[in-house]
Amino acid sequence: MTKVRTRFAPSPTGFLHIGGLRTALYAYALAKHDGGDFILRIEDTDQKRQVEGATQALQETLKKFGLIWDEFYVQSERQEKGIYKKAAEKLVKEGHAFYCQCKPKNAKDEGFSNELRDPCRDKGLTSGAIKLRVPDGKIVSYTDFVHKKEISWNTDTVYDATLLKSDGFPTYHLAVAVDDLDMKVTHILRGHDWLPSTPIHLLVFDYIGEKRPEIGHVTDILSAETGKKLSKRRDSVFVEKFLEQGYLPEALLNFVMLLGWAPKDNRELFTLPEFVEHFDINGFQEANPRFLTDKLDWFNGHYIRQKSDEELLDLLKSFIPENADEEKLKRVIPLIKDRIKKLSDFESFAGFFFEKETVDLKLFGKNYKKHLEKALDAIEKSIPLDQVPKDNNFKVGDFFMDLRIAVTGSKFTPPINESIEILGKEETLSRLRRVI
RNA sequence: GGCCCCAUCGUCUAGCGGUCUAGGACACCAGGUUCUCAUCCUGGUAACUUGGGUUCGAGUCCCAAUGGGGUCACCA
Repeated sequence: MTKVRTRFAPSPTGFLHIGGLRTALYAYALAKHDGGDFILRIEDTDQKRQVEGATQALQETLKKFGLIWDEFYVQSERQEKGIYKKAAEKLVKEGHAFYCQCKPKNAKDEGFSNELRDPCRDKGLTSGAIKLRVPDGKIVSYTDFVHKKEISWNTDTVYDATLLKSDGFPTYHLAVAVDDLDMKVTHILRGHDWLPSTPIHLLVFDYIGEKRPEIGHVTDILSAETGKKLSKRRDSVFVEKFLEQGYLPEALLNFVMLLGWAPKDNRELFTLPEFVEHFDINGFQEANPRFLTDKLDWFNGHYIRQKSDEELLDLLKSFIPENADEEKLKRVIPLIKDRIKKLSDFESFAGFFFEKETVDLKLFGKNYKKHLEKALDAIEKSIPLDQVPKDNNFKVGDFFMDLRIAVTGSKFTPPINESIEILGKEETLSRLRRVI
């Protein structure tokens, strides 16, 4: 039994897509579950789409999730060695490809034709781009390990795809086959959007190597709003953005994991090592899921509550005022831990500890002045608040609510007694006096 | 339009011919704990797209229709 080797092969065009994170996670687990290798390969063969620093950012993000690769490759570096060109030329020599000097087609162009067979295929040219000579009337098929079934095409529906561009760079179709063979990848796991071009890859694999890798296509993630594939323009899809909002990597990972995969026992909570341990290749989902973040919020709250106060203090660093007193923070954290769903919620629940919030008088009940005076008096004399004198229509709940509003400016806050204790007597008194 | 994939509660899903009057989780609703909000605990509403087969028996197998998605570049 050969060792399982998988790869994640993004193109460095920007931030990490949420679907990319999921594909990387599955590829990682697929390899690691069997003690295999996980490869990171940067697919930067389109020079026009390069984004400065994207590769490094991608690596940083992957590391935050614990998706550590065993090997690292960059296609443009491999291209410089001429390996793709050599492969393409070999295909021409063997009659499986041909040179073409047509003007590149573009689906958006005027007069675009869907002609499958290229006019240059029998011209015998000796330079230009190199295209695949797709055979007529053949059936190509493979067994998809996500769908667990054979999928096939008649080559009469497959077009003569470009393998090597006129700038000498390979297209994805060539590079993927050359690299996966070279790197001895055993399982290709990629998005469902690649399924339609699979027959091209199947042909190339068969022409340049003896044995092709297993291939599986994970579902596309659909937008909750539109029901269509997630769009970078409309939907929030970038992992880095979620991190900025205060989602924890373990929550994001756990959420995304269950969008396209499920265990037999329907367990929901998995850390990365647990997922690797329980991973089962038969657990892949075949129907496209919708990206609703309700459950992500729940996971995030769960993982926040799993953290120790010390860990939370550290995580909260980028969500709190710069000059915040650390001792005070340490006392506040246990009070908000059960209340926040995202780290960024800290501000709305605990902001009042660090600055005086303005108070909207409309929030108060009708007896608020009386309530606040009682509170003021009790605090000045250091009498516990639940022992304030209660006259006729005194309602404990109303009393505490008015006090809460006066001190915090909000109706939804941590317990008021503890909060006052942290704020201190003087600060609390001054907050009460300003609204009486 | 051609080609391809898919179809169980609002959402993520379990189910791989009888144990399904279909289970879990999130969300939602109700109740309990409680000075608010939350956490936590109880309970509840809610789904097999339709039509044909196969079979003693179908959510589970087959076919079709319908619906949804993807893709048709010298982009990945």
